[in-house]
Amino acid sequence: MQKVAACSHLLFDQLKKILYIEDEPYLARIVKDTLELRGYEVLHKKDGTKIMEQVSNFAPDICLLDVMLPNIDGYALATHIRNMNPQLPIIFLTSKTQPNDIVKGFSSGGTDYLKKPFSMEELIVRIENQLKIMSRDTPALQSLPDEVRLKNYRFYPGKFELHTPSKVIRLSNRESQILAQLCAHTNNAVDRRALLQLVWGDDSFFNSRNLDVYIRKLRGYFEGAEGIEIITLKGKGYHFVVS
Amino acid sequence: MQKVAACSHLLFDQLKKILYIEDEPYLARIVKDTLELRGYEVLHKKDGTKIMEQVSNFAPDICLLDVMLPNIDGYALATHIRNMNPQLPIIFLTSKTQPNDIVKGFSSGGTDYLKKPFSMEELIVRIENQLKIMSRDTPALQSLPDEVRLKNYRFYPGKFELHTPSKVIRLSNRESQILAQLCAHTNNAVDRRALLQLVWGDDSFFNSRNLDVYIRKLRGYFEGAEGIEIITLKGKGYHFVVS
DNA sequence: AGGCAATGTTAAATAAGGTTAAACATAGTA
DNA sequence: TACTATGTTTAACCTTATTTAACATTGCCT
Repeated sequence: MQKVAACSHLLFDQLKKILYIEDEPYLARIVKDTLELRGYEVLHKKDGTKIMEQVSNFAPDICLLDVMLPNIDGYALATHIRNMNPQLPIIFLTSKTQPNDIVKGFSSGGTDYLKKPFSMEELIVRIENQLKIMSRDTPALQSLPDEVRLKNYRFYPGKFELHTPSKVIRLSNRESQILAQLCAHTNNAVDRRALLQLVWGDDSFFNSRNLDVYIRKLRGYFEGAEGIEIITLKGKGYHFVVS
Repeated sequence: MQKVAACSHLLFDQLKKILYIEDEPYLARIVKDTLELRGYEVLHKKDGTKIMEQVSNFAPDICLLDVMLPNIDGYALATHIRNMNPQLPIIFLTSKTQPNDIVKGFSSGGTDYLKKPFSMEELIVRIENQLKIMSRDTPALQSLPDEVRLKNYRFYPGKFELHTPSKVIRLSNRESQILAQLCAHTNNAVDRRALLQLVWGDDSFFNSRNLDVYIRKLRGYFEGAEGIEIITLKGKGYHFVVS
């Protein structure tokens, strides 16, 4: 049986980004760290001031909102966000558990509502669920250009082709996804967990040497390419050097 | 019917249909009556035998599944339903509240998970939320234009014709449906299961290589067409490249 | 320095899909 | 009624992407 990747049908998507509003620092810390470990990029804020700015600049894939916040409450935030973006998933995290609160949560634009205290497993699974639902029919979110120049190689993400000086290599889906990620972070670190999360969806998928196999293949393709190299950052990820 | 006007989900649509599997008769009674009062059509069953038949005959807009059921459990039911219909919302109703149960719920194809005991308000609001999310992205078959330009080919979905530079190919019904789907997602991934679901409905249609045969035919038609290609995304679907 | 976990390297196993051709179904028609 | 033509499904066999597994290597940490 094969695992269904959470978001892999969006071919070349970036790391998923989470905007997280929570005023309780201790809880916020735990949640943020855990999510980052799982390969998400998390922007945490203690309140909802400048939320619109953050939504448009940070461009999150999903928002987590506490309800009881200083100044503006979570419901009002959701309403604003929903006005600006009709698609963006919003999960409320709150200890307000009365039916009426929940109704308010959904009618203000929330797409899920999670009662405190919650387990991180449940939060993660609900985040992934929302992302899966939302990404089901998002058109052309390709974040890479049609052609990526890598020295005298050319990578065409949309066509699954890698052109070397001497030949054209047809890449498989996985190869292409991974290379796309590397390209998106050229001369920068790519987190290993994030890569796994992105390509395989990560559902309790820790022990496989699968990624290594694909890295090997890509390295094979770039063999003999002066100035192109995939460097291992042990315990961290990879560094795609193009110099 | 009485309070129909008050129910926002009834305004523009048919009665929404709910398939509800629950073996505890008292609870089932209350839930069914309340939902019907709210203007839903509810088909209640005490277990999951013949679930596939019910899904295809009753054609529910959403399923509510208890987890602990005689014979087949709710997770297994969800998996079956999900195989048959990749879109249909499934809400679990259960007293199993361990993180692991929840993970299982979502990974078996659930789209929401509600812990017992729950309030009817919460259930209803979650049902409406799922319906709202689902109605946002309906597959775009009918919205195709009369003429689709694919490089120097032309596809006329309404006329079942594919014009190549040299000749006119009359497409069959199936060929046309599949090509239309591909066109609707040009330069994007099309989910294999969604395609099967769309073209063949679903009826216990798991092992057939039928779609492949049609993909072959379409590939044949585009043979020699520079920049038009149907790429396989193994385990996922197809990617229609037009560049 | 040496133990250990993380990653590299291969090869084999598996599952997903490709390719044909023949069987089947159906509607039109001699 | 049988005959054709056409679209669709089934089936057998082939190819390849992806996963798994087994063993080798690297480099960090005490």
